[in-house]
Amino acid sequence: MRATVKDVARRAGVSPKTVSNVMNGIIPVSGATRTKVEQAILELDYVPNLSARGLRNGRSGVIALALPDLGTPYSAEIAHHIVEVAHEQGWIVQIEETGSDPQREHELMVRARSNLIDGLILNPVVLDESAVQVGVALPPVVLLGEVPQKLADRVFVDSFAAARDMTLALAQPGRRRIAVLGTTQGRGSAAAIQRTQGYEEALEILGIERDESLLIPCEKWMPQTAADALTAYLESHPLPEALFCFTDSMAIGALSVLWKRGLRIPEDIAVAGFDDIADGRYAVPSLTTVSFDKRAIASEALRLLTERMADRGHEQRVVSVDYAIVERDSSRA
Amino acid sequence: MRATVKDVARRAGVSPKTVSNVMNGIIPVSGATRTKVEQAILELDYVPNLSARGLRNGRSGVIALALPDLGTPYSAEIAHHIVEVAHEQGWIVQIEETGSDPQREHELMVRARSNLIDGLILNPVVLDESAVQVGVALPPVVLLGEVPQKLADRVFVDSFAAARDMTLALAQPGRRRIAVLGTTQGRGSAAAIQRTQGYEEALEILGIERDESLLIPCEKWMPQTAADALTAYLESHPLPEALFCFTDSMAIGALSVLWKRGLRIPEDIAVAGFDDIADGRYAVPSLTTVSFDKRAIASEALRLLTERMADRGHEQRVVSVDYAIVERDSSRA
DNA sequence: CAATCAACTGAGAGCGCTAACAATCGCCCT
DNA sequence: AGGGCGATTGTTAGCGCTCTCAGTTGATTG
Repeated sequence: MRATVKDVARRAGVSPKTVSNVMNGIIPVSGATRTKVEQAILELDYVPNLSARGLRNGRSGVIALALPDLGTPYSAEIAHHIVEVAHEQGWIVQIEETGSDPQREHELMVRARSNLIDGLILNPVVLDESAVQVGVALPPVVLLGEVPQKLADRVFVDSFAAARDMTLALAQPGRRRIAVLGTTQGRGSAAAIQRTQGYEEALEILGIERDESLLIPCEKWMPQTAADALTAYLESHPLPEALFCFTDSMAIGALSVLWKRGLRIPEDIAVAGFDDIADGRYAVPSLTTVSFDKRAIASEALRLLTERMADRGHEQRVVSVDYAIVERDSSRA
Repeated sequence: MRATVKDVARRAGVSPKTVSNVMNGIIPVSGATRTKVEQAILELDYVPNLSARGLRNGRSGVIALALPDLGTPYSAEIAHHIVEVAHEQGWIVQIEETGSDPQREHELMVRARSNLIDGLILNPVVLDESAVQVGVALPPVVLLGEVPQKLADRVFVDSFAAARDMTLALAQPGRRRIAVLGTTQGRGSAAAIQRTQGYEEALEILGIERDESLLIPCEKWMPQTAADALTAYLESHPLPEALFCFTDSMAIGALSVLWKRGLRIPEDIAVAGFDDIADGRYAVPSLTTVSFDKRAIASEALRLLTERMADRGHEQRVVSVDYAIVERDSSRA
C-alpha cells in the first residue's frame, strides 16, 4: 500500500496539515519541521494522490488539448509546443483527437467539465457558433484558429491577409494564372473560406479576373487527397503558372505529383504552402510558405487559458499571431 | 454549482448508489429506475466528477504516453495511433515529452504513481537497465522500441533484422559502397546500435569488407542534423553508391542535401530510410524504407498495458511487430 | 398460503487531501 | 510579571463518489 499524508505525518511527528503545508508552500513552515517532513517523504517514497487533491481543491492541474489529428505534421507541431509550454508552467496535458468531427468537437467542450480538466485548448475545424449552446456551463476554453466563434477566447493567424499576401508574392514575377488548392464545397472550414477570400482579394488588387477553373477543391487537407485532386485536375486543365496550396501538407502532395510528371519547379510552375511545417524546409525543392511562430501560439493560448481560469468573468479576448511570407526554392523566380 | 450524484438521486427519487449503478452498469437496475435516473441526469446536466471517482476507485482511467518529441513525424504518428486506440477502449491519454533525456524518462516512470495515471507507455531513447532501481514500486509500464530492458513489458520492431534486410536490398543491384547515416558515438540509443549491427551483418553476408569511413555519425535523428552531417561528410569523402539512413526523417534531410548538389537519385546514389512516415511517401523521389504497422504497435502496447493493470504479477512480456522492406523510387534500380 | 429466492435499493462509511478555524508557542511590550 | 501579538501547528470536516452490507420488494415454489 502506498504511503499517505497521514503516514508521512506520523513518521515526521507532525500533523497531516503540516505535511500539506510543506508540499504546497503557501503557509510558512519552520525550517526544522520542513526538514523532518521532507525526510519522511523521502523515506516513505511518498507521492501525493492527485485525485484526492483534485477532489479537495476542485482543480486538477490538467488541461486538455484537442486537435483534429495528431498524425498530421501541423497538429503535431502545435501539440509539441503546447505540451512544452504547459509543462514549463506545471500543467499536465491530456490529448484528445476530434477527427474534424463537429459532433466530437462540441462534445469535448461540454464533457470537459468532468473535473479532471481545468481547461481546454481546442483546434476546431468546423465548429460553428450554433454548436455551442448558450447557457451550457463551459469550462475555460481557448480556441485555436480561424473560427467564427465569439463564445470563447481565441488565438489565430490572419488567414485572409496571409493568403492575400502569398498570392501577391506568387504574382510578383509576372505570374497571372495562379491556382489555389484546398477550396471546399458548402460548409467548409473557416480557414478554407478565409484563405479563398484572401486569394480573391489579391486577384482584385492585381486586376486579374477571377477564374473559377483555377479553384481546385480538396476537402481533406492531406498529401494524398491533395495529390489525387491535383492529378485529376491536370487531366482536364492546362497547367497554371503558380499553385498556392492552403497547407504545406497539401503542397507536399502536390510537389510529388508535379515531379512525377517531370515538371520543373518553379520554372514550369511555382508552388507555395501555408503553415511552415518542418517538412517544407526539406521538401524538394524547399517550400515557399506562410510562416508563423507556433511557440507563440502555444504560449498565447496558455496565457489566455490560465487568465480565464483565474477569472471566469472577464470579456472574451482574441489574440492574433503575426505571419510572414517565406520564399524558398519552390517559388523563387 | 455543479450537480452531484446526490442531486440526481433526489430528483430521480432514488438513492445515490442507484445512480452510481445506472452509470457503471455492472449491478443490474430495472428499466423504469434506469429511465428515471437517466432523465434526471439529462435535466440536471450532470457530469460525474472523475477526481472523486478516481479517489474512490483507486483508478483514474488515464494512461500516460511519453515520447521523446511530439514534433517529430514518427512520434506524432505513434501518438496518433495510441490516442485513437486508447480512446476506442475508453482510456484518456496524457502526453509527456522526454526530450530524449534519460533523467526525465526515469522520473516519469517513478512519478507516474501519482494516481492520476493507471499506466504508462514510454518510448525511451537512452533509458538503460540501471536507470530503473529495482524495488521502486513502478506503475504498470509498457516500453516502446529497442530497449535492453527486462523490467517492463515491451513492444518493438526487430531493428537488427530490418537493418540487415534493408542493407541487403540496397546491395541487390550490385551496389557495394553502402553508407549508413545515424550512427552514434559512445552510449548511443539501442536502436542506433542494433541498426548498425544489422548493417554490418549484411556486409558480412555479402562478403563486403567493413569500411569505417562509410559510417556517418549523426547524434540527433532529425532532418537538419542529418543534412548537416551529410554535407560535412561529402566535403571529405567520395559519394557512396547507397545511403541507408536510420530514420526517414534523416533520409528526408539527406535527400534535400543530395538534390541541392544536383545528384540524381537513385542513379547517382540510392537512399533509404526507416519508419515509413507519411512524408516519405511524398518525398521526391518517394522514399524506400522499413515499414511496420504502427497501429499494431499501438494496440499491442495497449493490450500489454491493460493486461498488466489487471494482473500486476505475471511475467514480463515482449512482443515484436513485423516489418517489411518497401522499395520506392529512391532506390529502385 | 407461507417460505424461499432472486433482484434490486438504501444507509453509511471512507478513499486522501486541504480549507477553515482553533490552539499553542515564544517573545516583546508596558 | 502579565497580556498580547505573530508565527506555527493541530483539529475537524467534508469534497463526490462507490463499496459493503443490510434491507426491501416481487416472483417462484412446495
